[in-house]
Amino acid sequence: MQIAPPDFDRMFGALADHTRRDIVRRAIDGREGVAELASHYPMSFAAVQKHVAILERAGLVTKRRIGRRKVVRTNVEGLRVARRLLDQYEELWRGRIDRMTELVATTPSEETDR
Amino acid sequence: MQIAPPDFDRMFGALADHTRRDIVRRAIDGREGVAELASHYPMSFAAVQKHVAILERAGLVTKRRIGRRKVVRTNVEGLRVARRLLDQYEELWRGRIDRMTELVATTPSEETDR
DNA sequence: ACATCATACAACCTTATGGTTGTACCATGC
DNA sequence: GCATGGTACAACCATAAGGTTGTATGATGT
Repeated sequence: MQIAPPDFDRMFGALADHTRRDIVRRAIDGREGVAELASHYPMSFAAVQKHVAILERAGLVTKRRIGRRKVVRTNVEGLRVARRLLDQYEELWRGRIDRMTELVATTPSEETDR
Repeated sequence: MQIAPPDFDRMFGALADHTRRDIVRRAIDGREGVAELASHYPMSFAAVQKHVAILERAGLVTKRRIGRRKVVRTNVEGLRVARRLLDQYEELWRGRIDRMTELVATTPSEETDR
């Protein structure tokens, strides 16, 4: 068995909901169970449980049994995977800027096509 | 008029689609119009145009008229806004780790409750 | 063993999303 | 002025997403 390749559709999809982002934030401390998380939101327990499941499938949180609760903890590595993709876009952008300035630097007046 | 506050639902929602992420990547060079972008994907022009509109409303690309085309360009600042949110989660996580190690450092054996 | 707390999951409803086709709107070149 | 290239948008369709209630499973404390 292998570790799953990052599923960016799921990752960003999971982050595209205010409630889920708030769960990610709260679960950083990794001390609340699903019911405790649910108490913060104006929706049913089942709805919050679904949100947690979505975050879990996206690799953004993990659940661990403690006593009769299941404690939800944010998976920082998952967040980093998402961040790295954004970083890659930024790198591509820098690369383009570099090529542009290089073009400007090598083109002007005499030194064309060195 | 004010600049709009970041709408993370829209931002991450826009990034939660493979085609749109690919458009973001392609539009970094900022040289293709909507029709040219559309030619890369196995779907109708209208579908791609919708994707571009979604990216635009999310603040991830801008459109600029050049001749009869409208050239699509990735808005790097938009990407940075999304990235910063992920960074904030990471900071919160570090803060928690710091508090934990501090707790471990001040608690052990004799020096309890100094 | 049993009542109970915490979680999981199925069935259902409503609205959003991603795709389609068709039509209307602007610039450009002749 | 008019054909055309490029874009925008409306109407529609199928499926996914976010919510609900209800029921089933699992671990704890007495």
